[in-house]
Amino acid sequence: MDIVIFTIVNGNLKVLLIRRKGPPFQHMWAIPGGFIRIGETLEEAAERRLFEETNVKDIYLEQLVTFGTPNRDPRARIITISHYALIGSNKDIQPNANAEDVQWFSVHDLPDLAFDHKDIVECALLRLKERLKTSNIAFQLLGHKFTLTELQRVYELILEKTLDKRNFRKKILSMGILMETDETKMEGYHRPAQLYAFRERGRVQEYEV
Amino acid sequence: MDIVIFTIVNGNLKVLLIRRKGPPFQHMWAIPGGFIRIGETLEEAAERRLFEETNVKDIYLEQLVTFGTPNRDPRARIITISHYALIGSNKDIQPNANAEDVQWFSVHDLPDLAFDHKDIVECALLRLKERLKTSNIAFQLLGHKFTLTELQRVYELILEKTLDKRNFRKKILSMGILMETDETKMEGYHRPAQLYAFRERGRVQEYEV
DNA sequence: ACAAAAGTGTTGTCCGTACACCCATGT
DNA sequence: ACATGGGTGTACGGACAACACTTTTGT
Repeated sequence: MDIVIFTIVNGNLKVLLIRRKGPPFQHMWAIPGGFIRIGETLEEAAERRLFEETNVKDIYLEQLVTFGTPNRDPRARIITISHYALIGSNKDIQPNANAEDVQWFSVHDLPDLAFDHKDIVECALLRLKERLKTSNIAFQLLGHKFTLTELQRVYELILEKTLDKRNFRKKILSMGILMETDETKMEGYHRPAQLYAFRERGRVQEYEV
Repeated sequence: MDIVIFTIVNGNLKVLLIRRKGPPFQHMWAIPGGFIRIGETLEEAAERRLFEETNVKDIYLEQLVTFGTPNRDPRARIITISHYALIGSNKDIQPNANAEDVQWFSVHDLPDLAFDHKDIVECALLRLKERLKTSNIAFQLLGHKFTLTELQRVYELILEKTLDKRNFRKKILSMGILMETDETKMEGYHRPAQLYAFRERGRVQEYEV
């Protein structure tokens, strides 16, 4: 099982990579993964691995695709069930291991990856784009309170295009899942931004049928 | 690996089921499946199994989801990569085995299924509905030539709702992937229907991004 | 006063939906 | 002539896209 872990740092969409200590693909970067234990569901295995690597729990996690080309691992026939996870910017992520071996990389500026992990990351990005259209999943990348501009940046980062501010706000507010808080956020020498929060904390909803 | 095989028979959406000969779930119905061989890709394994069961090749096949709850198989920890396949009504399907043990069932009138196969079939149906909106996948369930009414029935069967004839035709024809043939199809005592065919034979296309 | 991002409405276009009648055929 | 499904066009409404100026703040 492998996981593509996304988060947003400094306005960039990042993926967590681990440098491999041993062969095959020694010293190359790879997404976190591992074997599923006998008593675990697939989801539990992914959650466990996610926690080991980032120390966070209760994160949005979704199964992606299963990759199983016979020679994807030179050692043996290994089939991997890929997942992706979204970590909100409110979470304090402290990679457990040595900082040299675990790092966040901008998703559009990745190093060469071990195995077929490049394909897995691309697949995760594609899924993320799809989900953005039919769910409110993007909110999972933010904290409990956020400005509408921050939310818009998340959409723009994932879709890789700029959006119109007025249209974006109209659409998001018309979904009726946000409420204004009485707080504002001051950043730089300009008008402070209104902070918003979920009406229902953190529920992921699908739209359309 | 397991496969949900769909086809349309007598205007009903059908799924191929096999009656289990041995335990566990002896005598219950199950979707076709089997173990992936060492040299095979996941897709090849599914294609092989599909051919063994139905004698057809070059069929639309897509990976679905991987199920791996620890106790889904009482014998051992077995993880299954589920797939679904669409068989066109032009294909002559001759189940290889004894007809008593391999049968088509209407998808909305299934018997109790072994393992978690009910979930897998539901998952396949859901995926089919999604794909119907964003691709021309439905055409895979028809032959090379078909009437627009036949195509509409496919959509209606999968979406479980009736569609407006005029709107449906407008939409399908505006996709520009069909062409009229010079043949018509006579069925019953009424005006014959125009037969259509693909411009590009059988390509599955995705729409939107 | 100015720089910088926050915030706010209107208009046109396109797509999906609703809806009713004539056509070609075999009996 | 009639029963049956094949085939066709128009009008409305909602969603999305394009577009520019005022507001609030710190310097």
